[in-house]
Amino acid sequence: MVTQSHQDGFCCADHSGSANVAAILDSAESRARAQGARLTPVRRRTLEILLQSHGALGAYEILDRLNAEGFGSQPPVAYRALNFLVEHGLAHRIRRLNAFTACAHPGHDHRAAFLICETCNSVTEADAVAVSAALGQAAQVAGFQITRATIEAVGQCRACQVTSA
Amino acid sequence: MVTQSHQDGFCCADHSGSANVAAILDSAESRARAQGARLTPVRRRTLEILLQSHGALGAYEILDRLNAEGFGSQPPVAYRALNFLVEHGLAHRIRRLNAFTACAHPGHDHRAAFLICETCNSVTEADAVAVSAALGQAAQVAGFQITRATIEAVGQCRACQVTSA
DNA sequence: TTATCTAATGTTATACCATAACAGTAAAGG
DNA sequence: CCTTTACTGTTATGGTATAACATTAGATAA
Ligand SMILES: [Zn+2]
Ligand SMILES: [Zn+2]
Ligand SMILES: [Zn+2]
Ligand SMILES: [Zn+2]
Repeated sequence: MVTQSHQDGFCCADHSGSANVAAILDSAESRARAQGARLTPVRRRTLEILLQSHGALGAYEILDRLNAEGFGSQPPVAYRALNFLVEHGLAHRIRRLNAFTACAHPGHDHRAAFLICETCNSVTEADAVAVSAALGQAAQVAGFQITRATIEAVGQCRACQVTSA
Repeated sequence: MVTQSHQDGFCCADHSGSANVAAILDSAESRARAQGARLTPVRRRTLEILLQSHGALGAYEILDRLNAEGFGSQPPVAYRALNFLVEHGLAHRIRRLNAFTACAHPGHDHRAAFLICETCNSVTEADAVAVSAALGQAAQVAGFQITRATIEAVGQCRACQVTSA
């Protein structure tokens, strides 16, 4: 399981309130429709679960919650919803944690890096435009053409540094 | 399984020859001893397998080869050897592939990014000093202190771009 | 509307990745 | 030597992910 204690104001300043969650869901739905995609009940609920959770959740953890609410009980139910969200820029996959997190800036074309606190397990989405540019440079030296990248850092979030200082 | 066809001169310029492999193994052994670590037969052979392979190998793939040569047959045999190599800077874990690759610059303290070709499955280790610096900057904005990072890009290697052009 | 087509959901089954726990063995140090 | 520690091997289990197929719901068009 991917657990974490919540360091308030750290990991989720922009999607913590329930009003915000509803607004994000609605605008996600509009954007999805605009691209000819459907934010169906399982998908919408999956996104909502991610938005309400502080940090990243594993697929099976999400599956449990979905199933408890009457959705299917088997892994593909969760994986399909999660893959949909990732493909539509509504969530990100955190490879180091084998987990998923809601996108902090849905609808914006962006490069993200993820900052994973090994003390409180929070996951912060940081802007990675500069990182991405540097990576593109490094790839170019090797003649490599990048399609997409995974940038994840492990360490300590601000709150946890203070605590252990 | 993690397969890949070999694009000569691309992924493994510096550890392709068998003479080089032997030399790398020996110097790895010296360095290990110097730190009070032992490059035992399984570990040495595991590193050799990684060095000879072009690209990344999964733990079970390595396990098969080790077992075929008289080493143990169970997963921990491979995982322990691989973890040793990673901890001693002789190999890297490629998270996107759930696989491992020999370090291209063992013994040098370095930041690496991995360029994964989705056509030929080759994995190239690129210098990521600048990328790392940019990531450190991005983290600093969030007050995050990085311990270690995973930087992996997926796309097309030089050889495969030419092929498909 | 109703027939048809397509996308989405749900299931079973299976494959793949990784580690805990413990027993036996080999190496290092007194 | 004998003790201690590190390493190897095993069994057993847990966690992650997808293939394949049946069913249902939505969209499309006659
Ligand atoms: Zn995002
Ligand atoms: Zn923290
Ligand atoms: Zn390296
Ligand atoms: Zn290639």
